[in-house]
Amino acid sequence: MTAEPPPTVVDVLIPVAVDTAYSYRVPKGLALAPGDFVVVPLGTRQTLGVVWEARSAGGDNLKQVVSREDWPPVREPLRRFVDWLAAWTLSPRGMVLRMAVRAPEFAGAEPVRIGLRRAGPPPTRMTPARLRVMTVLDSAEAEAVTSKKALAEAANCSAGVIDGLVDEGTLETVALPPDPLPPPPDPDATAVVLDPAQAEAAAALAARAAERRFTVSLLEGVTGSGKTETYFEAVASALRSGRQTLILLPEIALTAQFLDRFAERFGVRPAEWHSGVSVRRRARAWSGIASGEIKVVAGARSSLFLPFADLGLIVVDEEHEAAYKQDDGVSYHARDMAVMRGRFEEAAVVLASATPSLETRVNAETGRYGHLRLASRYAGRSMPALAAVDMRRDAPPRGRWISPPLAAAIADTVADGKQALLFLNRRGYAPLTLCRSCGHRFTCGQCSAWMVDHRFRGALVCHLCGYMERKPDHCPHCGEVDALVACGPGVERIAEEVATLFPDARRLVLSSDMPGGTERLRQELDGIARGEVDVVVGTQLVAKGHNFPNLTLAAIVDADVGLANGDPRAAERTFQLLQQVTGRAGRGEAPGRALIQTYQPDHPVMRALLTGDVERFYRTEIDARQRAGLPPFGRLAGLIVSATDRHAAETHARALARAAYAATGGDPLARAADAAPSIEVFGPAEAPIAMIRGRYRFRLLVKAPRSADLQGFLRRILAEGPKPTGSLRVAVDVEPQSFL
DNA sequence: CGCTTCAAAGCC
DNA sequence: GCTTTGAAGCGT
Repeated sequence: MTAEPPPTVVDVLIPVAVDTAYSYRVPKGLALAPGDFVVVPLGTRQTLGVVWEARSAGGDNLKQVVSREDWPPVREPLRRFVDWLAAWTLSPRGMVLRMAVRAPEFAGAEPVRIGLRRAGPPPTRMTPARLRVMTVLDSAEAEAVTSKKALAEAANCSAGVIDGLVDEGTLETVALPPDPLPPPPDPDATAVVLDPAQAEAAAALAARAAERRFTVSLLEGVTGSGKTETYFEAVASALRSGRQTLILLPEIALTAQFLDRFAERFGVRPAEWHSGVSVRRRARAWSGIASGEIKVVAGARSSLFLPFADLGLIVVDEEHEAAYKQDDGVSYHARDMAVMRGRFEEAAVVLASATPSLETRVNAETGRYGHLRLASRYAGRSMPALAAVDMRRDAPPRGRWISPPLAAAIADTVADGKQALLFLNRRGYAPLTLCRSCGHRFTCGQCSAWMVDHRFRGALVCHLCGYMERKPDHCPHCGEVDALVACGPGVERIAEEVATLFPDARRLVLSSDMPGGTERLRQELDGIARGEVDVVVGTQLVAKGHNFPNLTLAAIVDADVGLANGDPRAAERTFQLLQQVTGRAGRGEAPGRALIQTYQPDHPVMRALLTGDVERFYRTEIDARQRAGLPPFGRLAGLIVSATDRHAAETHARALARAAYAATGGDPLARAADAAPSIEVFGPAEAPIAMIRGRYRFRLLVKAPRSADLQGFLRRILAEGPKPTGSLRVAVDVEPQSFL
C-alpha cells in the first residue's frame, strides 16, 4: 500500500459572488486538505478561501496558495451543506460560503483584553477617586485582575483615573488570558418534572437525539403546553451522548427569558448567536463551537452556518415563523435549511410549534416527519376562554375601536392587578389621512400607497417603500388648515384610546419601528414579563414565543386585518398569528381569556379560533392548497428583482415575466394557468413591490408541479432572460416544500 | 483630448 | 464581492 501523494493542486472556494472553486498550486512543504482555510491571490488582492477539493496532478501555470490559516477546517458535512444550499437557492456557492466564514474573518482580529493589578506604592497624590480604585483592588481576590472598564465601573470613576495610576506606577497593565469558557450545560442539573404527555414526547425526542441518525420530528403543542421543557429533554439526551445542539429561534425570541429558562434546566446559559452579540464574543463562540467545547448554541437563522464539530440535534422553535425566511442576499428558509443541515450532519431535527406551517403538518401526516403532540396545557392549566365580539352588534363609539365588552374586560383585568394585551397588526397612528375639506388622500409620492400617520414621530410614513415626510398642518391640495383627519386605527391610536379610557393604567406600545432596535425590544419584553406594565398595545412581535405570566387578557382589536390581502398564505398566517396572540393569555397561575373583535365571526379562521377545531382548519387549508397546486404539493419560487430605482426594477420584472411566459409557450402578462402546460407564472401584476434597505423589490412568482421543473426553469430564464444591469439584481427565493 | 462616470467582465 | 477596464458623456 502506497501513501497518497500530497496534493499539488487545490480547488479553493472563495467567499465572493462566484460559483466555481478556483484552482491554485500548492507550495512545496504545505500540506493541504479539503476544508482548510487558506489565503489565496485573487486578481490584485489576497483573500480568504476554503479548500474544497484537493488533487495531485498538473497545475503548472496556476497561481500559488499564499498560506494556510491555523483554524479548525470546514468539515465535510458543512461543505456539502454549502453546495446543496447554493444549488437549491440558485445562488453562487461563494455567497453561501460567505455566510459560514464571516465570523472567523474577525477571529484573527480579536483584541487582547487588558487587565490591571497592583505593581507599586500608592500614588504620591491621593484623590478620592484614586482611593476608591485602590479600595476596590485591595478588596478583590489575590490575583485582582479586571478589565479597565470593569474596574472603573466598580470604583465609580472614569477610565482616566486608572490611566493616571498606571502612569504613576501604582498599577500595571497585564494581558488577560481569554475568559475561560463557562462549564458545559449539565443534563442532570435539575430534577425534571413533566406531566405524562410531556414525558412521553420527551422520551421519544430524547431517543431520537441519542440515535446518531438523521430524523425529523414535529413537536406540536398548544401554547402553554411546555414544548420548551419537552425539547429540553432532547437537548439533555444530546448532551449525554456528547454531541452538540443548535436551538434556532426567531431573532426576537432570543431574550434573557429564554436563556434563563435554559439555565434553570441546565445550570448555565447556552452560547448565544445573533446580530446583537459583539464581535469578540462571536469570535469566541465560533472557535468554541468548532472545537466542540461549546455544547449548546441558541441562535438566530445565521447560526445555521456555524462550524459544529459534532452536531447531534437541531431544534427549530416556532417553526412556522415567517421570520425564518431570509430575503436579502441568498434567500433561504432557515427551517428547511435546518432540516438539510441535520441530514448532512446525521442529526435529529425537532420542529416545534403551536401552529405548525401547512407544509410541516403535511410532512408529519405523510409520515416523512415524526409527529408528537401536546394537546393540553402544562400543570393542569386551562386554555384561555375564547369569545368573539361581533363588531356589527357591539360597535364602539364613533372614532373609537375598543368595543364596550372589550373595555369592560380590560377594566376587570387591570382592577385585578393583571395585564392585558391589545393586539393590532398595524403600525403607526392611522393608516390613512385625508382632508375633510376637499377629500384629498395622502399618498406616497414614490409608490402611491397610503401614507401612514406616525403621530409619535410627527411624520407620515409609507409602509411599502419607507418614504417619510413631516406631517403638514394644511392640505397640500386645497390649502385648508386644520382639516386633516386620521382614518382608522394603528397601535398608537389604540394606545391613545387606552389612555383616555384608563388614565391610571401603565401603558406600553410595542411595534417593530420602535427606536432602539431589537436590543431595546428584548428589554421591553423582559420588562413586561416582570409586570412593569398594565396594558400592552402591540403589533405582531408581541405574539412571538414570550411568556408573560401575569397576562390574563389577550384581545385582538381587529381580527379581519390581513384576511383579504391576496397572499396565498393569508388564512394560514392570520390563523397562526391570532392563535399565538390569544395563547399569550393565562400562561401563569391565573386563568386567561381572549376576546376577538371581528366583523366576520363566521369566517373559517374565526371559527377555528373560537371552537378550537384546529384539525378542521388545517384540513380545509391543506385541501385548498392541493387544489391550487401550491406548496407543499406544488413548488413556488419567487424571482426577486431589486434595484435602487423603482422603474428599473419594475421594467426588469416585466421583461423577466415575458421571458418566463415565452419559455412556457404561454401568453405574456396573463395569468398563465391554462396557457402553460407545467409551469405557471404569476406576473408582476400579482407581485407586491416593497422597499427594503433602500432598494425596491419586485417579486415574480413562479409555480411548478415538481421541484426539478422549477429549478431547471428558473435556471433557464435567468440564463436566457434579460440580463440585469447596473444596480439591478435578481435573486431566487424557493418557497418551503418537501425536498427530502 | 483629457477627465469623470458608470456599467460589464473577470477573478484560478 | 471587489477590482479593473473600457466605453460614453462632457467640457475645453
